[in-house]
Amino acid sequence: MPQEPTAPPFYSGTFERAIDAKNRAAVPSAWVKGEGAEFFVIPHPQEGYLMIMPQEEFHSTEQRIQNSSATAQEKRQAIRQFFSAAHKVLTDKQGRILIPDSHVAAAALSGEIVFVGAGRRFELWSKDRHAAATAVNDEIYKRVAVDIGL
Amino acid sequence: MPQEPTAPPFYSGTFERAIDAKNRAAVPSAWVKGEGAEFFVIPHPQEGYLMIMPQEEFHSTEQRIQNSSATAQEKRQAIRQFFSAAHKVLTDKQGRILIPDSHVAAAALSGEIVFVGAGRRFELWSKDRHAAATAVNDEIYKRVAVDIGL
DNA sequence: GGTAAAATGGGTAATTGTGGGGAGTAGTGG
DNA sequence: CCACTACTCCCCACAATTACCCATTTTACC
Repeated sequence: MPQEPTAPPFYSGTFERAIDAKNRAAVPSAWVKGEGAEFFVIPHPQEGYLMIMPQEEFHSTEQRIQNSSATAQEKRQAIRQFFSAAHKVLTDKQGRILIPDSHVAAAALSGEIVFVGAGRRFELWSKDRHAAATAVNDEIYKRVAVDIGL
Repeated sequence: MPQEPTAPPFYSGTFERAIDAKNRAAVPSAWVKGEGAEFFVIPHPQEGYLMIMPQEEFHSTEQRIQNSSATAQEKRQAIRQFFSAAHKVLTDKQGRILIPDSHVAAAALSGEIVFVGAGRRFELWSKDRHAAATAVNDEIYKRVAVDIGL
C-alpha cells in the first residue's frame, strides 16, 4: 500500500513547557510522530528565540538563502553562518530534546519556556520574551484583522 | 532491501575542543560514524583555518577547480598546490585526528580550537580567529535573513 | 471519578573528551 | 647496515557529559 511518502508535518498552537537542570525540553506530543525524531535547532538571527525544524525544512531554508538577491559571496557567508549555528538533535525515549548550552544562552531559556507552532517549523521561546513579543504582535494582528474585515 | 547507499555525510553545528601537546584533536562524535574514518586536511588558501573533508568531497573539490574558468596551465598549478597541501588523516581509536605541524602553524592552533560544520565538509579554527571571523559574517547573515524573511 | 497518556525529575550506566606513558615504525646520519 | 632519534599510534586512566530508565506528578479524555 503506497501510503503518503511522509506527509509534510505542520506545527500549530502554543504550548507551555519547562526546561530542566539538564537542559532538556519535552516537545509537545502532538508534534512528535515516531521514535527518535530528528530536528535542527538554530537561533533566530535577530530576535532571541530558537527555530526548530525537520530536515526537509532545514534544506528548504538553505535554498531560500541561495535564491536571495544577495551576491554569491554574501550568500556563501550567510549559509556558512546558518550551518554553523544549526545543531542536530534527537528526541530521547521520553520525547525530549537536549538544547546545547550556547543556544540556551542565546534564547535566555530557564525554567518556563514556550513552544510555538509556525507551519513547517516551530519556535522555542523563554516565557518572558514570548510574552513581550506577543504583546507587540497582537497589536499588529488586530489591525490587520480589521483591515480584512475579519 | 535497497536502502540508501551510504547517505552523504552532513556536518553542522559548532563544537569547542582542545588540541593537546601532541597535536591531536577529537572530532565531534556525531561526525564520526565507524572505526578509522578518513579525512583530508587542507589549509584554506586565504583565511587562516583548516578545511577537513571526506574523500568524495575532496575529489569533488578537485573537479570544481578543473571546471573553473582558469586556463589549463593555471588549473594544473592550482591542483598541484591543492594536492600538496592536502594531508590524509585517520581517526585513532579515541576518534581523534593528528594535525600535521605545518597545518597547526597555518591555522595558529593551540589550546582552544573550534570545529565548525559546513555541509559536506567542516572547518577547524583557532578559537580566537573563529571569534573574529564570525563577528564579520554574522553581519552579512543577519542582512540576508531579513531579505528572505526568516 | 477512573483510566490512560503526557510531562517532569532524578539516579545510574554508557559514551565522549582529555591527558599521558610506552611500544612499534620510519627516517636520519654515521 | 646499524644505531639513534623522532614520530605516530595504541593503550590505559580519569573527568565530564549524555542517554537511558524508572518513578511521580500532572493533564486530558471518557
